[in-house]
Amino acid sequence: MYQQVVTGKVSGISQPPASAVPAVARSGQLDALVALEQIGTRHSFSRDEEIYAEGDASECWYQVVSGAVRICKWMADGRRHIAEFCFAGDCFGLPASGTRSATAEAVGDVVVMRYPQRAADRLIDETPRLAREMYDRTLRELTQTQTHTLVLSRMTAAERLASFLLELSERRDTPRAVDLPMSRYDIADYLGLTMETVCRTFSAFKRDGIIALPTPQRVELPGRDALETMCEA
Amino acid sequence: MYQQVVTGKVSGISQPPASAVPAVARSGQLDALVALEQIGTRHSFSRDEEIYAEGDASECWYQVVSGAVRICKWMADGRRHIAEFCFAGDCFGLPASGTRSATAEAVGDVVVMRYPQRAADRLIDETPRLAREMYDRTLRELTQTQTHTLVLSRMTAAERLASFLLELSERRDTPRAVDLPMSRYDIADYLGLTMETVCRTFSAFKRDGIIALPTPQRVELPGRDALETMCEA
DNA sequence: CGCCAGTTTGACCAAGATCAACGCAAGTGG
DNA sequence: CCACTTGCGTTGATCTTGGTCAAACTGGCG
Repeated sequence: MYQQVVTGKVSGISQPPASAVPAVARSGQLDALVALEQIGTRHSFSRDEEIYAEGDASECWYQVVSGAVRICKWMADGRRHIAEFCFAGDCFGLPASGTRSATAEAVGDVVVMRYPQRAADRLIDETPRLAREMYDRTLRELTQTQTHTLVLSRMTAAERLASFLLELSERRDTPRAVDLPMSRYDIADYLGLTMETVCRTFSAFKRDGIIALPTPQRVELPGRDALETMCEA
Repeated sequence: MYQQVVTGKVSGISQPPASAVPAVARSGQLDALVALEQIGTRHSFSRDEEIYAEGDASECWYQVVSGAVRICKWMADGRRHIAEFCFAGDCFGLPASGTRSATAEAVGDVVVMRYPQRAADRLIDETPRLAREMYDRTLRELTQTQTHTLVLSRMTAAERLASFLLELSERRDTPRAVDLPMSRYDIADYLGLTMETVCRTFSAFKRDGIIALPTPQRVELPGRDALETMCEA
């Protein structure tokens, strides 16, 4: 059912651009990370292109340089769920087993670094600080995913959308407004709702003056406090 | 709101019993794990006792020896979500940050090993194979949690319960029947349903001959195939 | 025997899904 | 340059699943 599809305009081996460095430098482990970056290759994907598919062999993992990636799963009858959106600096496709447990797709145009599994593993095994960094990242992501299960299992549509807007606002460090690179459909599949409910809830927030929508992809947050109150866990 | 509560009949430092060893021996890293076990202490908790609370400082992590533990989160108005059930061999409370992001409670009577953070960290840092083992465990758990987000966001009540029964049956390696140490309420809060819906769905499965319920806590699975068909992802 | 906690069942209700139409802006081609 | 298409996004009407409220059942235990 899932076949490997060769995708992306591969631009060959190269150093990552300056914009990729901050996420990495933050950890203060430059020596190890320079080594890591030397084994990585830079790749571009365009809107809706598949980066890897559920069921593929996991031979490498990725870090987003620019753009956004969605990690999704399908059910046999076509129902889709988006487990996660990844933005600049986020890693994805770390292999829990030999096979991909989900599909990764470009939300818009995207640039990623790709690290071959074997070489990265070797580097990780001989660099305790890198091992620790990867471990900590994964633990943080686990915590985040567990928080998302609370959203999905117990929050109303309004609370889910509020928590989504705040999550994006915090992750991208833009407290007054949020840009939505993904479609209403993507948001719905991330929040366990339908596109229509997402729209209606956006409209309700707008009516109540909690948000403004200059364009469908730009959300201003005059009523940030209201959103925060709404989804106090 | 969440205060540290001293809980559990602490039985003092001791070696783990034989029943704790298999989970650990499986990884084939006996040297490192023996060292790990030497820094652990054994503790017992009784039904519904709190092991740690959301907001506590994370100073240690745990591994279940026997019994079951639930990891849960509350919303301000009392809505509860169970992120995870842990059984013999499972680790919990690995610290993604300095503070607990969820509460851990004993489902029934439970025995756990507790590992102080500092000592375990030191051991992990100087034992690459142990570091790798912890990292791999965490990645597997992340994958499992992401699968759970699919269940919560896109599956019907029947599909959720089917996936739950199969998950337990596989984790505990009992293909023909499942024991439920937790209440209907716990199951509901894990599956994002109400207790009543869980009951009704059990009853529907029973009516259809998919399961038998000799007692409310024991489920026999004559119709395992039907359950599998039901939640084909 | 009666109580209690957990479970089951029933009647009714509501949040969100479904189905359908409409709006709107960005192409596209004549 | 303007009709036409196309792909999202928005809104409305209706329906369904699962939630809510309430009562009855069951097994263990003082």
